[in-house]
Amino acid sequence: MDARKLRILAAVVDEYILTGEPVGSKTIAALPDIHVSAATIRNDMAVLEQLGLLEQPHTSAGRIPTFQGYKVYIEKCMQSEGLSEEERAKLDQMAFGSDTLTEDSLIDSVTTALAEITQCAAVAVNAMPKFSVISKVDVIPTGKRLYVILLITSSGTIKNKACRLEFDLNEEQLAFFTQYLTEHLHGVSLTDVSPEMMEQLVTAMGAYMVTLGPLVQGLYELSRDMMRQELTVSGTRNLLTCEELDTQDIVAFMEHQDVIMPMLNDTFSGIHVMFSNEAQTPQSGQTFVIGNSSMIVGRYRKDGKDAGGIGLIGPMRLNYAKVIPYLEYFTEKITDLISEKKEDEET
Amino acid sequence: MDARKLRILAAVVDEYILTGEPVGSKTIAALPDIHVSAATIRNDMAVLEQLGLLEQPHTSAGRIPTFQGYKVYIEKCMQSEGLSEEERAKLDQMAFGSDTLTEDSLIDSVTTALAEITQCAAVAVNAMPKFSVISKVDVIPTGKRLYVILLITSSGTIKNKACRLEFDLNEEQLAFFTQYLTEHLHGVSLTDVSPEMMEQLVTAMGAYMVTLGPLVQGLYELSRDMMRQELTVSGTRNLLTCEELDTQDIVAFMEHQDVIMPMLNDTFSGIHVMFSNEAQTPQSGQTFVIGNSSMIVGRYRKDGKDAGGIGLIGPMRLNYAKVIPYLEYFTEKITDLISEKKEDEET
DNA sequence: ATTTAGCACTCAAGGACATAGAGTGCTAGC
DNA sequence: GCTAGCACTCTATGTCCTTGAGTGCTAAAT
Repeated sequence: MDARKLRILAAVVDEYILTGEPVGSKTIAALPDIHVSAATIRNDMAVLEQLGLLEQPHTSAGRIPTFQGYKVYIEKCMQSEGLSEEERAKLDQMAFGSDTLTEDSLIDSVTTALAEITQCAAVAVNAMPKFSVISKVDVIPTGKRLYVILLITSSGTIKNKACRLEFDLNEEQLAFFTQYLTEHLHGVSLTDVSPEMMEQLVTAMGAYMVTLGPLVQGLYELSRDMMRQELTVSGTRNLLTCEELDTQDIVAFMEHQDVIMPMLNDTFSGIHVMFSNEAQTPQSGQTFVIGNSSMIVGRYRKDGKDAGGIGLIGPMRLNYAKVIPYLEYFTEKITDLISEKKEDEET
Repeated sequence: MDARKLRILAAVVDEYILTGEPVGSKTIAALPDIHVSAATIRNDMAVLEQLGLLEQPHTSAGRIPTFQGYKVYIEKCMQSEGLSEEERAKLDQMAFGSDTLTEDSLIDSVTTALAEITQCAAVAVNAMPKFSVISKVDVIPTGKRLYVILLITSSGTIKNKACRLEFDLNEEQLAFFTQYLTEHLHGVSLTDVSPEMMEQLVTAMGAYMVTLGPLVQGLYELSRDMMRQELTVSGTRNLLTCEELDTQDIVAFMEHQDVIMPMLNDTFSGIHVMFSNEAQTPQSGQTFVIGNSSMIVGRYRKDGKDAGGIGLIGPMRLNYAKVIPYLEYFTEKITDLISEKKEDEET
């Protein structure tokens, strides 16, 4: 593969990303660093087409990159512009504002910022909840026979659920029950919270058994709820305002978290770009794809262990040279922030 | 206004809602309960057009209803089909499932069900948070110098916020602080939580002052956050898949909660239907409208007092005869469920 | 005084056709 | 191996024409 051909591929992709129109030989010949004629470029483009990197919408049109063309472009041609100090500062300001003390709110904040900056949709999924450990259980009365169960895990996730009992508990009973739960559940992994375990809790408590059934049941449901990986989504609107993506596709795709999550999870370290042709088929058999879209996935770690993935979904015609460094920067920064020695907050 | 003209108006609206095509005189003449010729209907339609109830997209097309036409239809012609037992059962099953014990989750559940059934977008806003009273304050350590403030109001809303302190508190300090907060804030209205009040809290605590600053600050922010009316939205996707609404309009509109909330709030009792022509202009001066859309708003009450609004946003071409009863049913049901004697849960 | 049948009229939608222009592939010469 | 030149292709655009649904008006019928 010729150096000039690579240069031409890069030029086509750059130009196409910029304008969205098929790129002709003349346009490329006009570039300052191209010193060959349009005819030569035509010959090279014909070769690139045979290699499957470019294609023509029709005979009398310019060329546009194929999936494969983008791939090669990203791997070989694109010079990923590093981030300037100002850019870093801007990103920091957008993503790491006031409310980023818990892991969840941090991820929330980053996806929002990423979606905003890139004008794409940003998605994220936390790999950790499965391994979380209960760090606090509380039961709080909030109305007539109405109690709120509060569960906090080691990762800082907080959830609650309301339960209605048949009878009201007096303060003493409540304190005892809460204490009892704390003793038996503090430090327990969410994966270990099973119906059997709950059963044991109930029987061990004897007298209270009947009364507290709904609470224990609620607690179990809450723990299951917390184990479930949750998809954080931001900026779907950006996709909808994007001309080259089909609204129906977007709606259908975004409705199916079960399609998106594996795409985030199945990536390993580093940044990974995939296009709509590589869409995966979920269990149901039906495929959900956004035509002409691309998805860029990166992963962050916590204390060295893989901890979650962040993805950007946008048109295939995307400024990869800018967007990939953004994603890289954020995954690194998140890794820093959530890893054990959290001392170095933003200045 | 002739009875026959009203019948013709109704027929045009019904037919148009059904097919989306302009309705011609012949179509109406073919209806079983119409016993006049197409020519007669043409004459009547010409009159209805002069009254501003119908219009023609172009000379050689049938008629479609105007905004005013829909208004008259809804007020005078439409026979609102009451709900059958089965329908009620279906609605109940969809909206009042497991997690409807708190007001917030109830509203959530209802908007989701409403959006699903009507294939519209459903929005809701709770009028009450402004009047809520603090019923529980808690401070929970969740990491190194990391604390979560938990606030629960009388209406059952639960929110939390993480804060980082300069130093760690020991158990005694924490217990004292929590106790102190509970004493001073339990039963206090959110509107009364002011910076001055926080100031007083801090100074009154003397020694702890410096250390606890961020917590008190966080508490204040949290209380402000809880006071803010929140818009519950469900089913925006339904609008996006709707052919006759413009995607860009929808995106722009849904982004501006400050436009939607007043539309919900400014309705008084009963059901109110408005069309895109009546869109309100927000402060900014720019108008956000979804062309060809209509919004149906109903309000629910709590213990006799107005407590919030639920709205449906959909195409103007909407089956009002079905949808309005749905909304009525849900507002009534919510009113029942959240009002003081909550004894009568779903069977 | 209504209602109806008949008819001329209007206008959007869609098909057929011509034109312009961008871009190509190929060939012959540098 | 590169380039100029040229014939060729194909879309996008514009014009013209036809078709058909639906109307408004008029004159006759009830």
